[in-house]
Formats: sequence, C-alpha cells, structure tokens
Amino acid sequence: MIKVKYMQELPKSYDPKQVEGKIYGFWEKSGFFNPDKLPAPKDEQKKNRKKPYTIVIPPPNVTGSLHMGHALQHTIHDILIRRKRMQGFKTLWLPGTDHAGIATQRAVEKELKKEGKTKFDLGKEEFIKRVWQWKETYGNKILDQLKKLGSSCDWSRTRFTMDKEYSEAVNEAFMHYYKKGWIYRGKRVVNWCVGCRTSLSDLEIEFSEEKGHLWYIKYPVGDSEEFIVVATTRPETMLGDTAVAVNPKDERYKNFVGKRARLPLTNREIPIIEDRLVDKGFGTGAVKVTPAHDLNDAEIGQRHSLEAIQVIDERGRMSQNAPAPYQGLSVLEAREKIVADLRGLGLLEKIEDYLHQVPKCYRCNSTIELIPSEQWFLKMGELAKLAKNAVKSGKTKFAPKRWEKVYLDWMNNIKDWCISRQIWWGHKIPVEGSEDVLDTWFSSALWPFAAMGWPKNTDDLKNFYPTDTLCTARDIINLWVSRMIFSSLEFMKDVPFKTVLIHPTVLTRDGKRMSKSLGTGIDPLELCERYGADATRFGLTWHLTGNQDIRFIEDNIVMGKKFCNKIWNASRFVMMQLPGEMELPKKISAKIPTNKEIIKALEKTVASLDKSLDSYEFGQAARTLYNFFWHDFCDVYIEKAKNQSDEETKKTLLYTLSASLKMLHPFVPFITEEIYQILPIKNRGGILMVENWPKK
RNA sequence: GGGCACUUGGCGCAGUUGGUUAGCGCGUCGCGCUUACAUCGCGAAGGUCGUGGGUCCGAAUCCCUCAGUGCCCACCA
Repeated sequence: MIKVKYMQELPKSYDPKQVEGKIYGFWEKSGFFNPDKLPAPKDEQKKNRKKPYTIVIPPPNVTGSLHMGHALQHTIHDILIRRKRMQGFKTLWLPGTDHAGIATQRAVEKELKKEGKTKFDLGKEEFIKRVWQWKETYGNKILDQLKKLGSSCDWSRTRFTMDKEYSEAVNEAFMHYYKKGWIYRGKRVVNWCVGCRTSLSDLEIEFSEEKGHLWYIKYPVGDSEEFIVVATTRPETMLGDTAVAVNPKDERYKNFVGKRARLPLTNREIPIIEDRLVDKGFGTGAVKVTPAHDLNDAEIGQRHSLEAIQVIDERGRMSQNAPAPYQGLSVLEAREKIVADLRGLGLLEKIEDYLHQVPKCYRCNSTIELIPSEQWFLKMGELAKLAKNAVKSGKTKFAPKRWEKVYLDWMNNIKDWCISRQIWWGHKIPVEGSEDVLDTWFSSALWPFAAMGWPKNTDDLKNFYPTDTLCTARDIINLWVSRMIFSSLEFMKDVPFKTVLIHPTVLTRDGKRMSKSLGTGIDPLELCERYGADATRFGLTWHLTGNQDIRFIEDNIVMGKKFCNKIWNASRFVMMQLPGEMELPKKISAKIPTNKEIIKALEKTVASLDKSLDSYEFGQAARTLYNFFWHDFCDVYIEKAKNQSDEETKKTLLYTLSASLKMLHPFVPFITEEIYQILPIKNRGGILMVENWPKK
C-alpha cells in the first residue's frame, strides 16, 4: 500500500537538518545555478527563453561573516532570482568578494600583533604575501555561509576584486581617466586617519558626538593693549594659524581689519582679514584661520594667499613646525598644555561646554585629522553629470523611489574624489614613483562589468550586461551605488543595472543597531541552525515592508518554522490521499463546488503574488502565500476534502499542493524541493527549482 | 541647520488609489489528542489607529499644526 509506505517514510515533523545539506548538493549537482546549463525551456517558459535576468552580488568583504543584513539581502536576492529562473529567464546571480583594502589590512595586522610583530617587521612584500595567505584561508567563509541560506549563485563565476583579470580592469580604468586628464595629483588638505596612516574620502568618515569645549582665546592686536578674541574647539591648531578672519559686514571689528594680531605662544604676527565664510553669529564672530588643518580655512587661505603651516603630523603629533615646547606631543597633550599656558598668560577669556561632531575613521575609529598631503584625485564634474542624467531619465530607478533624492543630493554637491590610500593592500596606482594604492571603492565601482570580464568583450558582457536588479543597503548608496553608475556609464556607455533596490536596515527588537561590539547582534546562521534556513528566510521576508528599518523579532522565525511544518504535514496528508503515482494535471476544470473554490482561490493567490513581487513587496507576498496555504488550503479545503474521496478531489489536492510548492519555492526553497522530490507525480519534470512558475 | 522615515490592541507589525463589524504573527483565556500537523484545531478577550485642527456624505488612509522616536546629509570654527 502506497499510503502506508509514505506515512512510514515521512516523519511527523519537518527536520531541516535532514534536508538542507542534501538538497543544496542536489541543486549544485544539477548545474542549474549556471545560466549556461539551464535545461531547455518548457512551453510556458518559452516567451522568456532567451531573456537574461542578472544580479551581481554586492561583494562582501573578505573579512566579513554573515550578519542579519546579509541574511535579509540575500534572501531577497534569492527570491528574485529563483522566481525569474522558474519563469524561464536565463538567470545569473554572480557572486564574489571584495578585497576591502583597509579592513583586510587591519585584520592581518591584528593577527601579526598577536605574534608581537608589526607590518614593518615583515616589510611590504612579505606583508602582502601574508594578506594573500589570510585571504586564501578565511576569504571564502562568507560565501560558504551564503550556501547555508540556500543562495542559488553561480559559483563557477565567483570573482574577487584582486583577481589578476580584475586588477587589469582596475588599471585600465585608471589609465583611461588619467589619459583623459580627469585624474590629477596634488597637495590638498585631506581626511587623514592617524590609526591607519592613510587618507580617506569624506564618505569613509563617521561622526560621533562628543562633549567638548569652546575656548575663547585673546589674541593681542598690534602694539596696543587691545585683544581680538577667537573661539575654537581645537586650541592646539592655533600654532598653525596664519590669520584671524571676520565677516566683511561685521561692524564690531571694522577698526581691527588690516591690523596684525600677535599669535600667542609663538612669535609670529598674523593679519586680520575679512572673509564671507565667517559667521557673525558664532562665537565672537572672529575666527582663527588654520589653512593646513581645516577645509574652510584652506579655502580662506587660498583666497587671501595665506601660508599653510602644518603643525600636526601623520601620526597625530605636533610637528617640527610647532614651537619647541609642543613638538612631539599628541594632539590631546598639546591641547592641554596650550590651554594651561594661555591661562598662565592671562589670554584665556572663558571656556564654554560645547557638543560637537568629531570625525572618526569608519574602519578603526581613530580620530581623523585634516592635514595637507600629496594625493590623487578623480575629477567628478563630468561623471556626476552622467550619473545624474541616468537616474533623472529613469534608466536606473530606485526602489523605494525616495532614495533617488539621497543619490541626487550627493551628486549635486559632489567634490573631487580622493582615490589614493597610503596602505599596502590594494591595487597599486599604475604610475611610476607612486607607492599609493587605490581606494577600495575605486575597484568595486567597476564590479558589474569588471566581474564579467571587462575590458575584454566577453560573452558574459554580451549576454548579461546590463544587470537587472541591484539590491543593497542604504548606507552604501553613495559610497558604492553612485560610483558604479558613473563608472559604468563611462566605460560601458550604459547603466550598470535597471533597478536599485534598497532594503531596510535590520535593528534589534528595541530599535538599536545590531552590532557585534555592542553585543546586540543576532547571528543568522544560529537561527538557521535552530529553526532551519527556510524558517529564517520566511521570517525575515515577513518583516519586509516599505519601512526604512526592521525591528527584528525571533517570533517571526518561529512562525516560519511552524509554517514549514504546516507545509510538511499538508503534503503528508495529500500523499495519503493519493492512490499511488499520479499524473499531475496541467489544468483543473473542477465541477465539485469545494474544488472549484480552492482553484479559484489559488488563481487569485497567483495573481496577487505576482503583483506583490513585481513591485518588490516581499512581506506582502509572504503574507499572501501564508494565508492561502494555511487558511484556504489547510483549514478550509483539506478539512472539506476529508469527506470527499472522488478522483477530481485527489487531482485537485495534488494540483493545488504542487502549485503551492512552486509559489513557495523562492521563499522556502529547501522544504519545497524536498517535498516535490517525494511527491508521487508520474510526469514530474525533475527539479522544482526549474519548474514553471504558476500562471493564473 | 536641511532632509527622510516612523508613531495602529501586552510585544513586533499589515492595512498601495479614503467606504460596510480595523487585520496578522507572538502572547493571554476557554474548549478539543477529530484517522496531515498539539510546531495543531475551534472559539474568546483585548485597539480613543501619537496630539490638535481641516477637507469630505464618509479618514487609520488626503492637507496643515504640534509632540516623540530613529536614520541620513551639512564647512558653523
């Protein structure tokens, strides 16, 4: 008896551990993650047969391990790609990793530190060898973790941003800009991380609010007994002052303008000048000008041909240009001493508490100093124009649309991009004498086409470029997305992707950021371990609404687990009802009212599901499926079907179940594939992953 | 300083063009081991939809005010 056989074979509850590894291997063996190996399309899929659907992964850092944001992001990726695959598209999800210059260099330095060494002990060449070793050992960890989630990437196409071919693409891109005159070298005041000892772009800086002070310092004017008082949060920079500036409309200082102030603690005299950048309302309305250590002051300095005296060096210490007593002191030590000395001289008028934004390195959290430094820059003018037009014209669309504004605002206020970094791990700038490497984002900006083999005109570029959907987090819209857009427009003469899908940020239950260091992170792999990958995926999908944030609750994953169990048991029931192997009908024209009803509800569900997915409403899609399967199918229809043993009902049960499995597959791929493989279907195509997506 | 988003039963959230008794998951309380599932079924309690106005025959849903929360951008020393 078939009936008995299936009951004995299938456990009463679904056990992901027995299924997931096995099924993933089954998929990999099929080769169908690779678009070139997809089976010939079936009739229903033919209209899409040659159309590609492509996603490139936002390449995770080789230092990374899977966090909640990744889990959410790749669940979305996999839902998109699996559905398109079932619809007959040639689907490519191209995976890979980013060499992540600073982050990786730091990880290896940390490892060296445990051995009591620094990178200087090894020397540059040995150090880079060591980083490669590290990459070979740990670099693919995150990709393996993606497999646990069920991600259907084409692993045969895995790329790394420092692969030989990829590096050649980076050089090509650099030289292209260079020859065009868009890359220039110059000494500018740049963001300098004293921890990493490298320059950083504006986007690589995070501000942290700190309680500080506003010191009011008296600068004696000329030979008189008069003072001009300046307010500053950073007294130590006064050693590099080369002017005091006031607003031209500020009547209070009219008789000071043109005179010279005597800079305390030094024996220098500096001019008192007028500049429109000065805000009358802040502090005293008179500002000390330090062109070497402040961007505004650099601008004022340029306008008035002021000297820039660098008093802070690359280690964050007071330089040889500072008066002897302060040389070698750290910035904070110098600040303390200077304040004390000023007080001693009676030149400190008052101190106010002041809350200000202190710039920190996004990788090592050290304080950022602004110092003049020789760097390479990419001119952004023309590129920004290209990038703006692509979005304004709708060639690339953001979803949700509101993120377009974030992108356009940044493009409208863009400055030239400092692309050189003074670290060892990365793409060396391909110009003689230069020891610098490129900003890691310079190479990831080329990802959509360089990962497909550019500058060679490869088949992949012909077949799969431009890509369709880029799905990523909002915090790298400008750091990465915008730079891919202008790079692609410049090198490929086309946008890199048609849609940018910005997914929400996963927060803790109380709305806090999930972070390892704060101990607020939840490990998605642990959730997969406890509840199963399908449950984790479904629970996360359930969370997806149009909001900017998600407050993660584990209850949703529990719900996902229960749902999987429901799918499992409904399937067991259907199998019990079947006499043995059965032909799966292509269509049901039901005559019995209950059967008619469920078929109608099924059709409605397919339509609603398609609508939701086409507009990226994944949470809505999950709810639609859940309600249909649990309530319409299980609670109502199956209960009624228990009283019906006719042939039409059996067919309807099998038909509805298999259609449900297809619809559910992109969301919960493991369990649906497992059940599909067990179902006694005579004319089963083979693998659910490439079966037809249901049509209403 | 500018911008974006959020504020719905104990908790986390749906409610896309305004329209009959505002839904879901978890939790709570009853009753059920009925031959797929107790990771279940049936039923119940529980909501002035942040505040104050406005538009409308009618608003959680549109407009304005205010308040709270979170995030992003910004050169205010």
